[in-house]
Amino acid sequence: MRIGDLAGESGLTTKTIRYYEQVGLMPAPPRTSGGYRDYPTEAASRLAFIRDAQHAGLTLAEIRSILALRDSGESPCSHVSDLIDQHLEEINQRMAELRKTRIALRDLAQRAADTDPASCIDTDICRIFRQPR
Amino acid sequence: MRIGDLAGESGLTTKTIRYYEQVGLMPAPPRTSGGYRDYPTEAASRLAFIRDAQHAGLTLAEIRSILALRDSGESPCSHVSDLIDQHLEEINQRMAELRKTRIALRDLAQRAADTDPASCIDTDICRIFRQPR
DNA sequence: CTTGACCTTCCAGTGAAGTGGAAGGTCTAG
DNA sequence: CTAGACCTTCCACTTCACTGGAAGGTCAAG
Repeated sequence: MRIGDLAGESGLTTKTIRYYEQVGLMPAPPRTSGGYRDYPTEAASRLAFIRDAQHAGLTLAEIRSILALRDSGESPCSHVSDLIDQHLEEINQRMAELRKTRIALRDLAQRAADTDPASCIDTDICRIFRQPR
Repeated sequence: MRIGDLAGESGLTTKTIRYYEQVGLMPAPPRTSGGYRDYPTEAASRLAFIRDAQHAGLTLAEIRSILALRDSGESPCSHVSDLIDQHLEEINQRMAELRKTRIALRDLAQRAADTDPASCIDTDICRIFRQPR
């Protein structure tokens, strides 16, 4: 299978597939006599795995670590579990931050609605953003 | 006030303050005879404004647009309101995405816990991530 | 007069995940 | 035989908000 076919099948671009090879996510495939990459069918499922794991919020570096483990013959299950737990933790933190920011923004929106534009001029740039501190 | 004093007061580095000048967030201050930047006291409140707005989730580009409006003598109030509303919308979207991802991850964690590691070997890399599709 | 803290400019790099383009090689259909 | 669709490598660029470092200038204290 040539890189264009694999790209079509996986929904990625040929650029991205070569990039994945460059950064160690995909093994270098054999070449045809003309120098073209010649992918085995498993390549598609490896790309699907990368897509799925990425969709679950893992970075390419983490996916690489899972694939490296798997490629060395080890079962990456517990490693995967750890990464998943870690990402859940990160998501919870990120959501808590967003909730805080949202509250701050709603407060600002209220202040903006209540502020007479004329009173803004000549104050410290824009009083809407001033935090009581 | 020299740049180091301003940095100490604002909690930023001198590098960052020069960067803000370079990208148009801070006006170029007058110089001393020796070529040092000599900041007026208002500089500190402008930096505080930048910090607060950034903390509210605005990008430096957006903050620049507010400051440019303000510097031109216009009241940026309605512009600020628009930006705030826009950011609230973005945050809501981002949180919805995170909730989806969190559900997906919890599902994966469950599957990982239920999966016999031995059954992982020789399947399509790691079945935990396979999406039913 | 020298040391050292502070300042100046300019250039380059970070991380994440690719994207764009140039210059050239290969293969298939008409 | 040639057009054009596809492939190759290599290098640079993207966004965002800085950060690091080199080479050199300024200023106050000892």
